Amino acid sequence: MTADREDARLIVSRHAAKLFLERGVAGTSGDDIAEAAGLSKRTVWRYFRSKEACVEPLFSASSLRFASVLREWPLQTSIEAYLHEAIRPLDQTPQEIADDVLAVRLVALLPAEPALRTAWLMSCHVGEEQLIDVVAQRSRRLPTDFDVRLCAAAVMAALRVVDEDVSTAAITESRKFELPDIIDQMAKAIRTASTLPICDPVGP
Amino acid sequence: MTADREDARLIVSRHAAKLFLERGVAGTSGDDIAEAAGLSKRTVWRYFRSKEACVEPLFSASSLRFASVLREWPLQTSIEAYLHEAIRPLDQTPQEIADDVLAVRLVALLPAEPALRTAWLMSCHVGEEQLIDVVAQRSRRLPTDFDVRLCAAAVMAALRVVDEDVSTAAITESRKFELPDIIDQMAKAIRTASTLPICDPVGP
DNA sequence: TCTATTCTGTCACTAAGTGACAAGAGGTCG
DNA sequence: CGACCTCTTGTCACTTAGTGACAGAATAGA
Repeated sequence: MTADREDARLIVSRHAAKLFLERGVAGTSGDDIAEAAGLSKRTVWRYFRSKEACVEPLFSASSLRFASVLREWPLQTSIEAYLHEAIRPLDQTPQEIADDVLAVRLVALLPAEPALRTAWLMSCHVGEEQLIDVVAQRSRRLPTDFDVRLCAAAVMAALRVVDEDVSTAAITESRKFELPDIIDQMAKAIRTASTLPICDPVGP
Repeated sequence: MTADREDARLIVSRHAAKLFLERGVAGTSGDDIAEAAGLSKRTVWRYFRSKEACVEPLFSASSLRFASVLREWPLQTSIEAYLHEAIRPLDQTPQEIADDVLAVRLVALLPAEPALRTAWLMSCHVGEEQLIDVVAQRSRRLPTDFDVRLCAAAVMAALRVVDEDVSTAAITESRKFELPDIIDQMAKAIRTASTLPICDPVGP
């Protein structure tokens, strides 16, 4: 009851991420990951379909948190106002912060580790699916609507580019970012990329 | 000189695609692909980093052709006018048509074969990189510009959604499409998703 | 508490993927 | 033409990613 399957996957994900960062993807075996996580190799392969997929939960974690924030987005609020109000450093647990740092370092590693990109893109895909519902609600359409899916895809793509941009700048150029600035970037990207009028207050 | 490496990869890709469609991904081994392509297993693994990646060239083929069409897009022409003028059925070789059909069938298979999605997304990623140059030229900015990359990502995401939508409709619902309609959809998607003014005639 | 179910580890196995090396297919220069 | 160079391929042995089958531990529910 304490740790359900998704939690367990995330825990393994953290170990895998650290190993990938330390020794590279090719330099870490499934056994290494299993050992670090205190599991049998067999269980690791039950959790993940491939070695690279071991980091997907970590990648997805922030997307999922972001999506769950957006799910609470009141119809009457603009994206800028809402994000600044809803995302505050104090709300983040140390674990979440550590996960974000790990994810950022992994994203910065993408150019050097092409194998990780599949995991990254798959995580963005699940993020996109989460966004579909948000867009559907704010545009008062169905999640199956073509324009809704297109909007969600465009928005997710924009968020991905921001993520990659910030991550590489932070790691490879050692640039420092303040949370409000990142929120501004995210909000601006969402507003720019959204193809349906979801960013400003909608209806009653 | 006749068949360079990329051509060889594409040829293998066709065999892999057919096998995946016939027997499923899990049901076809690397040996099967190698045998079908008339190559040794070793060469297949020299061409591709994984079994699923064997279909990437096929996925990328249409993106690459589309991108090369867009590369010729004159600055004074709108996206709708140009696409209708530049894409004509008669220009397509039988091989290209067959490749497109294969790609469409594979895309329609994505829900049933999650393993293929990594290959699909990676191909969309290379398509995105191609688009960056097009967007850069039409917006008179550098390919490294953040807004250029964001626009390319949004446009590619839109094209991907169109592709997935058309493919599933064509295969799973047996819907028939006429080329002009698809071009309309593509153009509309590009116009909708583009975050920079690239769709209409731009300066001299 | 007994039981049904779900989860995990062990172990043997298949198949994906790599390293090392030798043989062949051009290409260039004398 | 032959000698040489380079690039690609196949062979084979090998490592490791990933699966199937089963038995034991854990957990939920009555």
